[in-house]
Amino acid sequence: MSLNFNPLYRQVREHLVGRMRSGDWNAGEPLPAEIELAKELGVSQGTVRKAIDSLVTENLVVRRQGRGTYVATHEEPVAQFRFLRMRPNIGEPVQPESQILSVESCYPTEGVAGLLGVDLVQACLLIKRVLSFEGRPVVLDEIWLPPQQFEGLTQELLQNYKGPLYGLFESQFKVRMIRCEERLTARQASEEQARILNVAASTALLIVERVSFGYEEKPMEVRIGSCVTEGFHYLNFLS
Amino acid sequence: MSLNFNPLYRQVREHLVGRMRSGDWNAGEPLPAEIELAKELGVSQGTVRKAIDSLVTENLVVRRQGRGTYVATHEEPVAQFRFLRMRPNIGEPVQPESQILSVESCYPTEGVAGLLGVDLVQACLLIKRVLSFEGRPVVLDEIWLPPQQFEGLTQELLQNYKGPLYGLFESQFKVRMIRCEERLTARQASEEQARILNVAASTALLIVERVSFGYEEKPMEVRIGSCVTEGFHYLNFLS
DNA sequence: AAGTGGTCTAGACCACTTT
DNA sequence: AAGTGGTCTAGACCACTTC
Repeated sequence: MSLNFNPLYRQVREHLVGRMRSGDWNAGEPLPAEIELAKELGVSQGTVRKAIDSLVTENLVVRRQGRGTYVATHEEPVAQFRFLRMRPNIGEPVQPESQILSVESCYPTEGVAGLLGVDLVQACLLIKRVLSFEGRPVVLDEIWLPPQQFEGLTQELLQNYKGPLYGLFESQFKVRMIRCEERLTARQASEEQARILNVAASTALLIVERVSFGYEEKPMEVRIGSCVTEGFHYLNFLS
Repeated sequence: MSLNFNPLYRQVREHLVGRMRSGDWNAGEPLPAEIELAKELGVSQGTVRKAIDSLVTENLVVRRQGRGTYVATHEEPVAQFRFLRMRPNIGEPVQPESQILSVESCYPTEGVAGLLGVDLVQACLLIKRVLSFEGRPVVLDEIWLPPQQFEGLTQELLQNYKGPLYGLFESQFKVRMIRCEERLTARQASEEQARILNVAASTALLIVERVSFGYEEKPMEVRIGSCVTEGFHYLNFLS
């Protein structure tokens, strides 16, 4: 009969996730040693290992042999391209430069409100920016954020921060992005988009609509990217 | 000093992959029980389990509790949407109908030859088809195949086969696709594409360039899909 | 009842990093 | 040398499927 049989290692996993959520261990900080956790929780080291294994495959933590297990962060080099999939057609992946166009408080469109799970009458933060690869504008982003979690976010803060936005979110606002859903379509550039991206008005753009999640099931960001795909592409691996 | 230290479980893994490649166990067939394999290879069951774990995460095999471990196949329902990412904007994922437009022997373009790793002077198989979702044409595919592995592939065979192409490839030609690299761009529809897909001539299309691999490192297929994204999108999960 | 994968334990030893 | 994660073993028992 036994429904809801929950294996020990999964309970341990949930326990560890809870402590990361609650701030016991922040991004970049080490977890206690496996043997310590095992003693503390009254289980074997193997069970703790299996729990941590699953956290590793979900990119919640990183193992470093001989040193320890650390809460994953978007700042470390290996994570730089985790959510950034635009690549030049030839040559190595390159880090883009970000130019913030505007930061405003703004009522969401119906579509955005639905995706973000907020009311239409609740103003959201709207960031507009351009990502440039080697001086060439490639991505025009509209980034919508729920205002509660991101109080104090200013244009200066954004413009002065180097590195991926999610690094800023996790260090300044305790919002760690874990996973995203992206919907990709193609659409002709509007006149404004064409001007900003420096392409002809009718150019076909790749539209990337992203909804991002933290530890919770509630969306924490909606991002609409309009991408030039002359000389660049969106790279995806299937398995 | 010990470089190239290769753990036992990885050796076991390679052994198992080799036996799948060589046809010892074909798609859909069961592997010997873990305990059997352990005895046979002179290792513990735990080591076999760890090897099989990695095969499971790579979708090479499927575990079924109480029954056994089976070589994964593209025929099983769970695999239907593994490599097919186009979804209707509203409602559930749907299986497309495939209409074969042509099957010809054809010299590859420079780009395709490079991706497939074949000579420009070697004729390849070129399949053109349309995928329709609920009667509406959405994807126009150009599928390039190296001719050696696909002798005997005809339009009749393709048209009569229901289900994903990769199911046919694995059952008829012993070619199992394991992983793909996709490069996505946006481009205006050509007149011919617009006619076939029943859209206006200047419509922006989502272009999906896919290179597929089997057990070997050699590409086994190049596929160029031109997708209508009015009412449909390409779905991707990042983590 | 028998056979399969799934969980859990305890302990040994190895590889790597830091002190 | 001490501490960490990484590998490997042997054995017990549980959950699920088939006979």
